[in-house]
Amino acid sequence: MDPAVVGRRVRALREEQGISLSTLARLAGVGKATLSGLEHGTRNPTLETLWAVTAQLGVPFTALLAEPSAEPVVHGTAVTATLLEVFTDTDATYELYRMRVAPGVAQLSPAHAPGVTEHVTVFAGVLRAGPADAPLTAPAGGHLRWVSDVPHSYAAVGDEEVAASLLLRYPRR
Amino acid sequence: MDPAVVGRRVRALREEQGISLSTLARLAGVGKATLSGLEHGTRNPTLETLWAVTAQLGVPFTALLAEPSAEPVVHGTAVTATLLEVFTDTDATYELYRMRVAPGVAQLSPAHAPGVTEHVTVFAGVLRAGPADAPLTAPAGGHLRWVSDVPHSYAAVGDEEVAASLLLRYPRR
DNA sequence: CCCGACTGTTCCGTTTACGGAACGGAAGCG
DNA sequence: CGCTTCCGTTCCGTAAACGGAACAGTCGGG
Repeated sequence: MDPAVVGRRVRALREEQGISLSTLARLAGVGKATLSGLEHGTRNPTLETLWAVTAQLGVPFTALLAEPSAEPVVHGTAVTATLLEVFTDTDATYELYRMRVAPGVAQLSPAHAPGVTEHVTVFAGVLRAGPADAPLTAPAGGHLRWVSDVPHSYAAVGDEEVAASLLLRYPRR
Repeated sequence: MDPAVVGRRVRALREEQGISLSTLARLAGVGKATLSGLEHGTRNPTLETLWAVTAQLGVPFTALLAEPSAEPVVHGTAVTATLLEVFTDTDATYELYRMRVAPGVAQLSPAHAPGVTEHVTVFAGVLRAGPADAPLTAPAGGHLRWVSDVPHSYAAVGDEEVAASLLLRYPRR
């Protein structure tokens, strides 16, 4: 973790809200020098300082840190997915994603390792996904499941963006 | 944010791994005095210090912070659920939970509003859940769906704790 | 019993993050 | 053009977080 990364994010968040460094420092109860140094990455801020600043920005603290869950981890032509949680168990490892599929284009993903399965629950829109040679279709509220050790595709049916949760199951080898 | 909370969590994580304060301090490259004060909440740790310790513990940093959404929002006799995300759409509102069901006891939930459906994807263990008079069963990797406008139950089959993702769909009235 | 190896806490000198004040620069207004 | 009022950065004395060493307490072995 680079303190400069945190600093850039604080500055970005502050400017997003259209608030000046001086006023943010005053509202958060920290010195302007502290905030300036923090944003430049020239200081090594204290937990108390970070807390005061993030609280004033209305950000849940994790937004400052290079958190995997807020950044898209998969970003293809049609699919954008963000990792919500990883769960490891005696038999398998699970990755839970929040997924969005843009309309109009289809996306093809290469095969995963043998035994890997995918489970999708559709929030909104209509999703057509699964093995590339035999995709399945699910409307909002529906659920799809397939073994993803073959190339598989994702596509939105119609012109509405699809929102869904995607669970990837990696069996323990 | 209370520094004492962070301290307690670090201590808990360290003891979970069966590692001593001295060795963790050495591995993380921080002084024992620093780590001791951090765990007691008598210090106001630096970002650099927190980073070194969490990296050595293999924890994604956010695990230290009492993030509101990381706290269980449902906590019954058998079920503990934490809200991961809320998604509002033109037709319905969705709530995505991470759920754990303790073995040995069953939990009965009252009926939701008409039209509300629940979707469960089981990560680990075997789950028996659904309408109280006709529950369904799913093993790890399985998926359940039912209309939850009647009383419904959750129970772990066997003596293994169940981990699952729960999607609640509230149709727009 | 004594000793060595370990635990976690406390002491202490050095380093540094802190906030207040002073600073140069950029607008807005008479 | 002055004058005011912001902006963000830099200077600086103080408070405190830092790591190393010394400390008491607890095991386990000879």
